[in-house]
Parts: sequence; C-alpha cells; structure tokens
Amino acid sequence: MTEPDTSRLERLSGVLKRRGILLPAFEIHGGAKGLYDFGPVGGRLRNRVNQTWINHWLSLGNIVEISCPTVTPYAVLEASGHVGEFSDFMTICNSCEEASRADTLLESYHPNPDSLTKAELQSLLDQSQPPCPACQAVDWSEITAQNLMFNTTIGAGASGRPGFLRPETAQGMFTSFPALYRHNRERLPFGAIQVGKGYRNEISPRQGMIRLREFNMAELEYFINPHVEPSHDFSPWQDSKVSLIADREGEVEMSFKEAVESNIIRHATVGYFMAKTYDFLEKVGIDTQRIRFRQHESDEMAHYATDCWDAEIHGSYGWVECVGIAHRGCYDLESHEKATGKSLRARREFSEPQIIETDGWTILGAKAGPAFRALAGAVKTAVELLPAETSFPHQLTLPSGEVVTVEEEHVKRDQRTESVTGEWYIPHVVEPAFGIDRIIWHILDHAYDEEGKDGEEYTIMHLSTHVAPVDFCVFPLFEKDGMGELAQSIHAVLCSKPNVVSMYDSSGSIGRRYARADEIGVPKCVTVDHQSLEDQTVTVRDRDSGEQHRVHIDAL
RNA sequence: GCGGAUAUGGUGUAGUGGUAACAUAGGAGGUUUCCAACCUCUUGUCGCGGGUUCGACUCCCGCUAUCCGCACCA
Repeated sequence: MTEPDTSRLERLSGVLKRRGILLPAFEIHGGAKGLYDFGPVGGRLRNRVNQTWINHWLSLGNIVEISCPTVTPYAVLEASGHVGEFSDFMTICNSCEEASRADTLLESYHPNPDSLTKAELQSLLDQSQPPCPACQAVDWSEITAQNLMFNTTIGAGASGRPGFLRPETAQGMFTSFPALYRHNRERLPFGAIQVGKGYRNEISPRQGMIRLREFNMAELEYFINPHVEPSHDFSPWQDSKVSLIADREGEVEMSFKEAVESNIIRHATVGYFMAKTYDFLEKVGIDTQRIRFRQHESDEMAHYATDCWDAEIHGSYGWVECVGIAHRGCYDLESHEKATGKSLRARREFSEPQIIETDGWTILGAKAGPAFRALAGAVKTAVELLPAETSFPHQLTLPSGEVVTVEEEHVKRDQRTESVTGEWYIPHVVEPAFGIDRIIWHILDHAYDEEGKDGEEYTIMHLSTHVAPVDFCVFPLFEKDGMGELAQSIHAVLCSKPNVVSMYDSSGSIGRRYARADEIGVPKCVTVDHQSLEDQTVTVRDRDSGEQHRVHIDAL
C-alpha cells in the first residue's frame, strides 16, 4: 500500500476544479455538503462511464434497461425494509449535548438492542439509565428516529402522501417485475439495469466523491431460478488471478473459476458477475493491480444476503468499496409480495408431471354447513384427512377440542387424479450495484499522471478511450494562410459524427495546446500545418506516446 | 453530531485596522515550421451574515463550506 500523498490529492483536486471536471455544487451560494457538480468536461465523462456500463451489461443478451422515478412512495420503501433499516434511534445528552445511538448505549443491558422498537428502547433506556460516554451524566432526551432517507410529500395538502427520494435504484426493478417477466417471455434468467441518482441524507459526508448525499448509481438485478444449477463460462478469465479477501479463508490469489469451484465464492452467478465487474473496471481505465474483492462477514452482511462481495479499488483514500455484488435470495420480491398481495413469481414446469391421487372424503357443503355452522371449516379440514375406508357416522375431535359427530349425509366421497405440471416460485436475485461516482473518482485518480518534463510539472490524464470526455482536439499550426479555416472545417466534420466530441483550439503555442489537451485526457490531437494545405493530410498525435503520424483528412 | 485547523483572482499562494500582492491560468494582438518559448495590451480576488471601529480582508460572534481525528455509514 502506498502512503497517502495529500499534496498529490490537492493538485489533482485543483486540476479537476480548474478544468471543469468536478466542482463543489452551488458554490456561489456558499456550497452544499455532499453535493458535487460534474462540469463541462466531467459531465461528458460521467455520461461515457454510464454508457460504457450500460453497453457492458446489454452485451449479455438477456438484459433490459429501465428507468424508474427517484420519488418513491413510503409504502414501497417500507416493504423493502428501508424505513426500518435506514433509521437510527438517537438520543441526546441533556448535559453535554452529545448525540448517541440508543442501541449502542444499551448494548450491555440487552443481548441485541438493535432489534428493539423505539418504544422498547425508550423503556429500556429509562430503566437502565446508562451514563453518557462523553460526560458520564445520566440525563437523556427522548429517543428520536433519524432516517437516512430524504423525505418528501407526494402531492399537496390533505391528499399528499409521504414519500422518500430513493436510497437505491433497485426497488424500481423489483416493483417492475411483472412487466419485466412478461417482456422476457416468462423465461428466466434475465436481468434489468438502471442508471440513475440515489439519495442518502448522510450525517457527515466526507472525502469528496466517496460519500455523497446525492450520488450516481448503476444497478443490475439478475433474476434466476434457484432450482437450476447455474453454469457460467469462466474461460475468459482463466489466466487472470485476482485478489480475494474471503470471510473464512482470508486473503487469497486465484482465478474466479478456482474460487467458485472451491466454494470461496458460494454462488457461480455471483462469481460470474464479479468477473464481469472486473472486466468493466478494466475497460474504463481502473488499474487492475489496484482491484480486490472482499467478502462480507456473516454479521456484516445485510439481512437478506446469502453471499456478498465488494469490489474495492485502491486510490488516494486507501481501499474504497465501489461495487457490491450480492446474492439477495428471494428477499426483495417476497417482501413486495407480502406487502401488496400481488404475485411476483415465475413459473417452472416439472420435468415430469406430478400425479396426485386423492382418495378420501370431503364435506357436502349444503348439509354440513347448516349442521356445523361456525365449526364447518374445521370439520372440513378434519374430514379430508380421514382415510378412504372410514365409515359414518364418525366421531371427530377437532383441534379446538370440541367433539362432533359427522353423519353420512354430511360427507361425500372425494376421488380424483390430478396432474401437476409445474409450480410458481419466487425468483432469486443476484445484484451487482455500482457506485458510479466512486468509480469515476478512481478513474481520475489512476489516470492522473504528473510527469516531469524538463524539470517542470506536466499533467496527463491517461483516460481510457471508452470514457475520455473529448475525443479529438483540432489545432491549426498557425491561424493564417488558410490553416485556421481548414482546421475549423475538420473540427466541424468531426463534431457532426455521432458520439464524437471535438474541440478547436488556436490560442497559444502549439505546445501549450497539446498540454491543455493532455490535462483533460484527449487521446488524439489533429494538427493542420502548411503541408495540409497542399495534400489534405494532417498530423495525428497520440496522447500517451507523443508520436505523430500523417493521415489523410478523409481517414479521420 | 463532537473536537481541532482553515477560508484572499479560474488555480496555487503572500500580506496589512486605512479596500490588496506574486506566480500561474484566461482574452486580444504580434512573433514562431509541432510539445506549457517570447513581446505588448488586458480581464479578474478577501466565503456569507452580524458586531466592535471614524474606518474591518485583517479583531470578535454566528453561519456555511473544506481538511484532520472521533462517532456514524457501507
């Protein structure tokens, strides 16, 4: 691990601000904590990263992209567990005004205070009277819930419903499950991706881009049938060993395939997405030597997850988790099903129909109903458990203890043969969730290079061509003899191409213009010189090698 | 949220109870046959609010933001 170089970090932040990549938001009004602007260069960079991410997953072939609202009704996030999960119960010391978490204070008075409700915490606090960790006083304010979600009201006045800004994009994918299932012709596995904003009202955002109150996230929810053994082709990653920090085995270096086969990664689909994540990070320019995967410990794992890995990237702030890849089981769909009563299931057909033969008795509603009144339901259940050879009248003892006599006229014979061809099950979900801002930070951190050129500082952003915000800079060697006009027309042609960004620059010396382009990571610079006027060729200069070669204008 | 430090052109820094300097960057022009060269001219600054004072960028208070610990979060 390299020692943190704070002066490098400061110079990098300076470049990002000066060149319009990353800036504190609303600065003319004094700024706002945890909120950042992507500037005229950064905005494009963010878009390129998002687009690269989308294309990366769409290439799997069974992935669709959706976009759901950020404003989310209370009930949705209550069902998902966020209303409870994202709350902390706080109490304030009336003596020194230090805020403490109620469950932390009560740790020595209860085996698991985290599980208590607000009222239970309050009465336990009143009983046990723990001292303030800061000033030792025992004088606590009433417990209040502090939720990390931004709340709002959807609609005005009396018709307004409570809601939140979403803390993650995932819930939109779960609530859209019926439409996704239909779109995918009711066949699993399939996935849905979404790129968008998430919001968390952090108590204390820190470290620039690492913890934000509004952040860019990109999530894939991949729905699988838990009855089918997953099979994935790990051969593309056969030769690359990755650093894994496993819960039980500790730090190991091995291929994804080995990790899955030795059950360090407990689910093959989780392993496959870890490998795809590794590819994505490499594609956008993250140094693969500075990637590692860390498995969540059992007690750290979110309550729904059965295996969870973080992709961590090393940069100026040390190791930072940038991607979480979690096997969420059926938790999310089941939660929304319970809350709404709507089916969020998929159908699977058995390989052979299951034949269910029924030979017994059931009640004759028209007679048994009036006879047993309120007990009729219990009688029906009991009668259906009787063997076929039972004779009536028959004495039945109901679970409630009551004894009834069932006459022959109350029952009828029930003989059926049913063929069950399949069943409805709740799909399981594997979720890779990407913190785009954290990834962009590390792209910039890894790309930022201060090389000494003749003793002077010289800055190059070695950005991947996938994400570089500007593709070409076009320069006239001098703005005279028609070189300016020719360069302008080349610039115009490049700009008119889809997904190509070109900048025209004619001020200062040619060297200065190359330097400006290098600072924001422009991969190729096109220069029009005297020869261009004669034979319609230009020089193309490569950012990283500095090499130039001459190309015809039409070949650009 | 607590404790400590900080806040001066776009960026990086000086400095003073009498409204500010240096470097760099930016613009216009000149010069130059390809990697921050040079010349001339030029643009632009004391985080916000209140107080003390004849006068505050400077001193005091509050706020906001940034950085570092702690706590929180994943």
